[in-house]
Amino acid sequence: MIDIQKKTTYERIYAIIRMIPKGKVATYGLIAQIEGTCTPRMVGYALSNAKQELELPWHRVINSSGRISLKEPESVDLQRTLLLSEGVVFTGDKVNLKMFLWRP
DNA sequence: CAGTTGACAAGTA
DNA sequence: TTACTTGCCAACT
Repeated sequence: MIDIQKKTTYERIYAIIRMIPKGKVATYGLIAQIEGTCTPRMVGYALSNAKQELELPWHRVINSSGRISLKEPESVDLQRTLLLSEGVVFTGDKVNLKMFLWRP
């Protein structure tokens, strides 16, 4: 049973991100489509405001090109490491979305 | 109430 | 292939 009667748009986005299964990734656009009322940008904005206490699997969210969208190289490397530990394979700097994109 | 601040995506050259 | 442009909108000061 899933109640999507959250307070804010951001919280709905967080709830969707928590649904992403281990070993899969989701794009910002996909999350926006699932949420239904927001744009891909809102997803990124929501994550940037997200706090670590929420325990979000933020590393499973990447952009539509299959690349990590963070700006700081250290964070990018961390995200890639986390995904690799879950079995997501990188081809160069890109993830093969054909194989690892989460299909709800 | 107004200004600021952001993890995007699609199109163009 | 990369670099640049435009459209998009909530939450926080």
